[in-house]
Amino acid sequence: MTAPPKKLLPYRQSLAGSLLAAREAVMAPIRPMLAEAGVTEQQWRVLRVLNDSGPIDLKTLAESALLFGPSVTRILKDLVERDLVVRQANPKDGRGAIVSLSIRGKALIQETASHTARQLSLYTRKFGDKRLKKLIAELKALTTAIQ
Amino acid sequence: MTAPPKKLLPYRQSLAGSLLAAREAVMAPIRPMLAEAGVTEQQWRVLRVLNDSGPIDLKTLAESALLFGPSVTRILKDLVERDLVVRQANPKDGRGAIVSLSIRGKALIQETASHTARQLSLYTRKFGDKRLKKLIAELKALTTAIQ
DNA sequence: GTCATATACTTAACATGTTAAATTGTAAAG
DNA sequence: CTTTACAATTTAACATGTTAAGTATATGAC
Repeated sequence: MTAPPKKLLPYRQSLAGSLLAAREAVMAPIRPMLAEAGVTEQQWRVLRVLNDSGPIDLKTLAESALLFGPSVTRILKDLVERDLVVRQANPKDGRGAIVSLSIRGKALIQETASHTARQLSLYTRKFGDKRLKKLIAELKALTTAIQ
Repeated sequence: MTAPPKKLLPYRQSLAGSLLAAREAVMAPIRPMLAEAGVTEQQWRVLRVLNDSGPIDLKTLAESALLFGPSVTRILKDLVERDLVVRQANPKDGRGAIVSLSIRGKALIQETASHTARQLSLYTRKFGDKRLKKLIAELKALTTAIQ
């Protein structure tokens, strides 16, 4: 005799599946915009976080952008080479570094944000402004609750 | 004179950022369970979809599991080698294949699901059963609305 | 039938993610 | 001071994701 089969939800109705599907749907129209700006999704996340925070150390940056340390290292190498990000020694800690947006990086953010903002306003039109804000609040609440 | 700066939300409060953060929080405790079962997150998605659907062609599988075709090819090669999945020619179409879970694959699903189910019930305890169902419904509604 | 076009993958090439180990510097204890 | 433990990256090695090109088969027009 075997254990009774667990009744798994169909994947797309599961919590993880719903989150992934929603994210894909949201990002699908945005990725081409990022490609046009010459940045990958992860590079965009890094730039966004730098835009939010100002000069910041790499560990905090990695956590905020939901990336691993080695990914941040690689991404920053590229962004610094392209003069989108400025890297300085951390005066408080000889091991670490502080990075921030360059003028060009700020310009890229503003230019690209003007495109993504249009897409976001399309989402609010299709789904409802309040409803979307509520959904985001619930996502945040879930994230906090289960951590 | 420059264009007025767009007011971008902090990344973690953005729609894409909230979705990614929530997904990470949800998956964090589950990934070790999958690792113990010897499957990656993507392999697990494939197995889940096969469990949902029964025998299925690769294109439908890829779409359902939110994976690219080449990823599915590689993942299936591994799962078939490990006897978790059975691959057959598609009788209706000489180009394609049909895959389905093997006995071992079904057993792995059941065994692993019994662990992940425990984690999910923890989530429902922490966040509320109705509230979580509602959130999933809203995610699905968003996905549908913006596609 | 045969040609053109489309479909279902697969292969290959490269970017990125992920984990573990190495490097460099800090900090606290003795 | 020096030793020890720890912290902030970086490097290296490998898995996986992603795009583009290739292969084989199907489908429809003629």
